[in-house]
This record gives sequence, C-alpha cells and structure tokens, in this order.
Amino acid sequence: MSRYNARVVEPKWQQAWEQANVFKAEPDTTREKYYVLEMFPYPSGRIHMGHVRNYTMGDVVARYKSATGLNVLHPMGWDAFGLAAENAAMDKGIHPATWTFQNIADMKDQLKPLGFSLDWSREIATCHPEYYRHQQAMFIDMMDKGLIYRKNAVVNWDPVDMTVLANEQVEAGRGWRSGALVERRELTQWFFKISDFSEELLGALDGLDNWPSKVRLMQENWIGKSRGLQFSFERTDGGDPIEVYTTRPDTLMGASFVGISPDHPIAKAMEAENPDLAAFNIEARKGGTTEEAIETAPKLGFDTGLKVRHPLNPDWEMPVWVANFILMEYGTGAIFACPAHDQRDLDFCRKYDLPVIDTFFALDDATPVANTAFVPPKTDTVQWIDHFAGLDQATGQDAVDATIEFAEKAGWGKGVTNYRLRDWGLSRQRYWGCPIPVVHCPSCGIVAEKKENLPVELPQDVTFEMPGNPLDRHPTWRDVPCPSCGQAAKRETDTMDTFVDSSWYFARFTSPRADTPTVMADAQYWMNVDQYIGGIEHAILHLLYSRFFARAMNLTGHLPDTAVEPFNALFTQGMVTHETYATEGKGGRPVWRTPDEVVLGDKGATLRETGEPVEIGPIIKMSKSKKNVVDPEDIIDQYGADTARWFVMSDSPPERDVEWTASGAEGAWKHLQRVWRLTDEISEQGDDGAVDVALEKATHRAIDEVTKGIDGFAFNKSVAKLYEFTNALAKSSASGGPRRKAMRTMAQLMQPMTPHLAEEIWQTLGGDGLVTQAAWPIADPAMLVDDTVTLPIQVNGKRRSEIMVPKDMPKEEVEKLVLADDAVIKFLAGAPVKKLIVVPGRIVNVVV
RNA sequence: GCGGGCGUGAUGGAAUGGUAGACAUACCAGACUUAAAAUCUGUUGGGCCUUGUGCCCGUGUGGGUUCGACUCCCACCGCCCGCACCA
Repeated sequence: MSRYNARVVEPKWQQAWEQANVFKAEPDTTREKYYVLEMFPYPSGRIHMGHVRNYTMGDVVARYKSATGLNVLHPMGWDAFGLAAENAAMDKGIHPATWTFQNIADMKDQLKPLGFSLDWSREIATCHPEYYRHQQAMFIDMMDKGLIYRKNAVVNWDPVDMTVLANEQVEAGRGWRSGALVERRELTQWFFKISDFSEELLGALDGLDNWPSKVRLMQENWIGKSRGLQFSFERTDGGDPIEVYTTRPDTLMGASFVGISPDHPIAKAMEAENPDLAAFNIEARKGGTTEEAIETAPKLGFDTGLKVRHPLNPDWEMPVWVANFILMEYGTGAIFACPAHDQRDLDFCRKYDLPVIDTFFALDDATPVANTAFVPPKTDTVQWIDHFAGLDQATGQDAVDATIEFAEKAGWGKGVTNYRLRDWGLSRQRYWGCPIPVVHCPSCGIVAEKKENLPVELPQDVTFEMPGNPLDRHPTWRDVPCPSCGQAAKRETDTMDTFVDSSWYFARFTSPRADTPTVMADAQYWMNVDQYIGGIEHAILHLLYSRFFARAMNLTGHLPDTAVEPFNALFTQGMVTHETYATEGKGGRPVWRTPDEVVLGDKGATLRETGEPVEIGPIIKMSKSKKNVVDPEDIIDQYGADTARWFVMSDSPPERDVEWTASGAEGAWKHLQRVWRLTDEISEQGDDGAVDVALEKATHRAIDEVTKGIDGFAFNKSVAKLYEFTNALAKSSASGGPRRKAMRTMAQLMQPMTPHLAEEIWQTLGGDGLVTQAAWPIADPAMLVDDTVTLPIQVNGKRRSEIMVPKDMPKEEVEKLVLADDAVIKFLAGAPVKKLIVVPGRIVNVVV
C-alpha cells in the first residue's frame, strides 16, 4: 500500500498545470466569462494564514466555475506602494524598490506551492512604472474633466520627521516614530471630487444585491445623507448674517442660542480683538479624535456677546456662542440650539444657564423637559405646543417637511441636502507612491505633464537618512521645463495615496500589458468582477473609492458604461485566529510565546524548553505582536498545501473567524490520508461493470450538496458533505466498479479544495486528462429521492413514533396508518383527534 | 450616543417553520500491537427509573404567534463589530 506524500505529489501536479497552461485566461466572446478576484496583498514579505484562507476561497470559486464551463479570469498582483517600504529604508538602509521587489519574489515563492489556479501571466505590481504610468495618464484625464482640484486642508504634521502623518500614526498627540508633538498644519493638497458623486454612490447601493447588507449599510452611513433647512440669523450689530443648517427646522420655536464653530470666520475674525476668545479657540481646537476623547470631552462654550434676531419674531434676540462641538466642515459651521430636543444642546444650556423651551410633547405626556432631552423617533406622532406652520399633531418627519415648505414659501430659508462624505484627499508627502504628474510653472501655474512624457518616474538615487520627503530635496528631479511654455519649472513632489493604486487594479487585470490603462474590448468582456473576496476592514474606503474611480474612469473613457459598479458580488471573509500564550516577564508583564514554543499538556500549557508554566490567553486574530501565528510554510512542509486548504475551508462558515488549532490541522491531514488509503484499496479492486444503487444515490446526494455549498459560499457544509460521502464510500460493500466510479466523483468534488490530491486520485483511478479540467458532475434529481420515507409522528407537537411509507402515499392512507400506530393509540388514550396534520414526506402531527 | 450582528453539547458548528445537535474536534472504551504511534469499531446534551422502539427537561432569559418555534414577533440580559460632537 502506498502512502500519500504531499511533498512529492503537489509539485508534480503544479508542474502539470503549468505545462498545460490551464489557468491562462483568454477572452473568448463565444463563451460566458467569470471574473473572480481576491483583494490583492500588500507585499510584506511573508504570507500568513489569512492569505491562505482568502485565496483558497477564491480558488474554490474559480476552480468550480471553471469546471462548470465558464471562462474564468483569476489574476494576482501586488499592492506595492506604501509606508512600510520607506520604514524599511530608514531602519535597514534598503532602497524601497529593492525591498518591495524582493518581498514580491519571496511571497510569490510562498504562494505558488499552495496550488492556486492563478493566471500569473497577468501579474501586476502597483509600484512598477508600467502600472503607475497609466494611473498618471488617468489622473491627467480626470483633471481635464474637473474631477480633481486643489485646496487647503489641515493635516497632522510631525515637525521632527518633517512629514504628514495619517490619523492612525498619531498616538496620544505624538508622532508614532519621532515622539514629537504633532501640529495641525494647513497644506495645499490634491483632492478627488468624490462628493459630487454622493447621491449616485448612495443610490446605486440599492442595486448591489450580492453585497453583504452590512457593508452597504456602512457605506450608507459613511455617505451620511441628510435633508434640512438652511437659513440665516440677522445680527443686531448689522454684521454679516449667520447662516445655519438644521435637520430639525420644526423646532425653531425652541431655539435657545446660535452656536458657531471655533473655526467659523466670525469666530476667527473676533480673535484679533478678543484675546479670551482666541485662547478659548486654541483650547477648543485641541480636542483629540479618539473615542474616549470625544466621549469624555466636556462641552465648552464662549459667549461672543453678539446677538441675533429670531427669523419669525424680530423682537426675540438670542446670544451667539462659540462651542467646541460644532464642526466647521459640516453644514455651515453654525447651528441654532434646541435644548429641549437635543441632549447635547441641553447639557450645554444647563451648564451655561441658557433657556430651555419645549416645542412638542408626547401625545400622552406633556411634562416639560428637565435634564433629559425629549428626542422621539422622527416617525412618532407628537403634539405641538404652538407650531408656526400651523401643525397640531404630526410626526417629526412631516413637521420637518412642512416647515421647509413653509420657510421656502415665506422666502427666508431653503431646503438643502447635506452629505457627510468629504472629498478624497489624495496627496501624500512621501517618496514611495505614484508621483502626481503635474508641474508648477512660474508663468502658467499648474500644468499637467504631457502624456508622451509619462511615466513621471520616481528617482532611484534617494536617501532616507534625513527627515522629510526625498523628492523635495532631490538635487535635480524637480527641475523640468514647463510642458506648456517650456521655461524652467518645478515638479509636484506629492505622491498619491495608495488607495488610488487599488481603486482600479481590477480593471487593469483585464488588459495588464496594454499601452493604455485599459482596452475597451477587454474591459467590456471581462468586467465586472463577478465575485470579489476580501476583508471586512475594506468595507468603506477601498470599496467606496473603487466605486467612485470606476465612474471617473467611465467619464474619462477608460471603462464602459456597464462597469461603473465594478463588483457584482462581494464576500467578506472572517479572520484566522489562534490562542495566545504568555509567560510572566519582569513586573508581571506578559512575554508572548509562539505556538511552537508551547507544549499543551493535561495540566495546562508549559514552555517546551524550560517547562515554565504558560498562561493561555484569548483567541484573537493571528498577529506578529502577540506571536500567536502559525506560518503557512511550516504547515505546507509538514502536511502539504491540500491540508492547509482543507482546514481553512472546514468547520467555520467563511464569513466568520476560524480558529487555527494544531488538532484541527492534524484532523484535516488524517482525513486526506484516509481518502488516499481508500483510493489505494479501490485501485486494487477489479473494475467490474456492476451497479450499486445505494452508492449511486450517495454519490448524487454528495454532488447535489457539495455544489449547493459552494454556490452558497458555505464551504464548511461542502466539506461536511464530503466527510459524509467518504464515510458512505468506506462502509459501502459494493464491488470495485461502483466504488471506483464513486471515488472519481469524489475527486471531482474535492478538486476545488484539495486539487493535488484530487488529481492523484483521478489519475490512479483512470480519469481522463486532468481533473482540474474535467466538467463538474451534475446530480440526477431522480437519484435524490428515496422510494420510501420515514415519517416522524408527533402527538401534540412531541415526537412519539415513526412509520415507513412509500414516498407518494396518499394522505388518507398515511392518516389510517398513523391512527393505527401503537404508540399513537397509547398517547391518545381514547381521546378524540381534533386535527391531523400530514406534511407529505416530512412529518405527521396528531392533535388531541 | 447612533447603527448592525451574534447567543445551540466540552469545542468548531449543522438544522431558517416540520425528528435539535449533521459533520468534525476532543474525551472515553474496545480491537490490532511486546508497547506506543497510526488505523479500525463503538459511546458521549442533562436528568429519572421500571433499562424501554421508555419518560421528563433542553438552542442566553421571560412572554407571544402556531397543530408544530433554534427558526417568526415583543421585552430583557450578555458578547462582538462599525461609526461618532454630523446640527
């Protein structure tokens, strides 16, 4: 008997696939296509179990769809720009390009042994000039279409590293690397006009039926549409009126004061003559952006001394306060406060002793507001005390609509729709990113680079010993003639946010070597991505930016109208988790230990080398910092790729986290070995022409259920059905012929998950060609039904007995059999039957 | 605070209105073995007794709808995720 040796078998089949070129995708308009894509990886240099799970899911889909006859595109590339390469350059003195390309090579070496059905001929890396030159070309096209502009924006500035920091790089107000206090600094930055698409991006979410509703909801909230009234308050001193925006104009009679942001032009203008206000504003702007900071930040206010008149009653004057909770970026940067119906306003008014005026009550309770604002859902009907638009009882929503109409008719306000979504700032003051192809000319101003001069390539000769952007201090790179007038000019030194790179790579995959960003015919054929698979962490930014970019590419002629919504179906997979292990270090602080270092025994865990006790911690996402990682390479060395693939597909539903356990991996391996032993045993049996109905039925049930599992993204169920099928086949007393046939079907059904073992079985049992290229088996509906069924019998909803009946026995006869059943007679105890429910083929319920 | 999700044996999970616990892991017992590993077979939600084709209880808690509820509805408890001073 031969033992299955994955180390020999797996490379053999990978070579066979490569030689037969089976994963190469060619457009073929006579065939229906299927584009499956997993979010491409950042080339950190090491693959991890999360990658294995993500890419195995995509591979299962790709291999299955291919077997069903579709022309599958399943490409792979690298999200290769980004900060980590610059950090490596600073830490180790390696050039970002060297570091990145080495990592790509290393990761490719680690990925290949997993046997994914990838078309490597379409590989792309976003840091390659052959990729980013097209990004630059599209940038220029988008500039021409008015989709890109420049404006001042506040950034986190690290004065020591002389660089802009992302929000997550600011820790407790300090730069994560330098430790310097971070400053807010205004810089002129480039922006995509994504806000022009707010309504479009929101409305189109409705059509994304095959996206998780969770993701759609997150995007909806992120876009944050609201409808309200914009109007202005006249000032008693005759100064510029204060324009406010409110979503609750119906509460205008409950106004207590007008609040403006510390960044509001009026507040800023007053700083000059009012040092107290200037000091207040500095304090108010400080507030951190962390969760706790916001939750615990006290509501602070400063009375400007200004007064405004109520728009409906000129005799009603109210004060203007600067308040730290009002954002300049949203609405008009100014509000009117209605403390009776807004908790935040109420807290503020109680603190500064401002009036609180009720405007409506619940229908059954007219108690004035004390310290809890009355904020019913907008759909609730409430009673109004004195509504200026003449309402007595109405829902909040109706009142808002009526008020907007009233104000518009009276001419003192207008209905306005606001969105939370802000324009996408794409400037990064960094080296390792796509250069923005723009030149600053002293006479012509901002001029786009000529397309024939693309790519604007990153200079190779840069150093990272000094802080700041290497492009800024490069001796010659910036110096170029103006593309328009030819006189000496300077290049833009900002590079693009790496989210730009990942916003169109899926389109580039459709024609990865073309001279233009895309080729219409190819995009027309391959787009959209039929199944996109990736992490939930990209639910908002990456997916929203990509949806915007597809529209922008369409407007600039780079994508067809049919591809503005680029991902037909989205699946977000769970993480791979593992127990954490720690020994006690100095001062009781945990010293994290890798699973390799730990032995799990009956009396708890101990350290392999010293026997020191080990504390078993919570099961969390595999991460380097907690050392709870299992290296896919080690698993492949020990068990082979198929075991790793099988394990990550089994047990947990794919959208949930899966816990990696040594025993689980071992179990997966044992099962594959068992399937092989069974194959071996069958191969020694003769190939007779016998027929075994029971085994045939089991086979068709397996085909049916495994297929349903894959179709429904329930790979764990497919795996369970394959276990069942294996058990059935192992126990079957059928002769060699039927068993051989069943095992060949097993190989086909296993192929998407464990392709190497499947090929080996297929070959051993005389399958034709490669199982990877074999047509997916189809279940015969006639084989899925049994002639007799077991009907459970319930008495008053409790299962008491069961009967075997032919599957299509008429109801009346079933009823007779049921009433004659011993157990039924016993439980009826002579009581009359009130009702007899027969669900054909399923169940019978006798009600007394 | 707002929005969303989840809660089933020792464990991962299955069952989306019709026999709760498929399948797997772990554990235990048996076979094989000098022994161990591997493999194979079997048991395993809890309780009760009269040990049966037995009875009672059981899907976070309490209620409701239904002939029938893990599944649908209401309230509560717990955990997880996302967003957040958005006017």
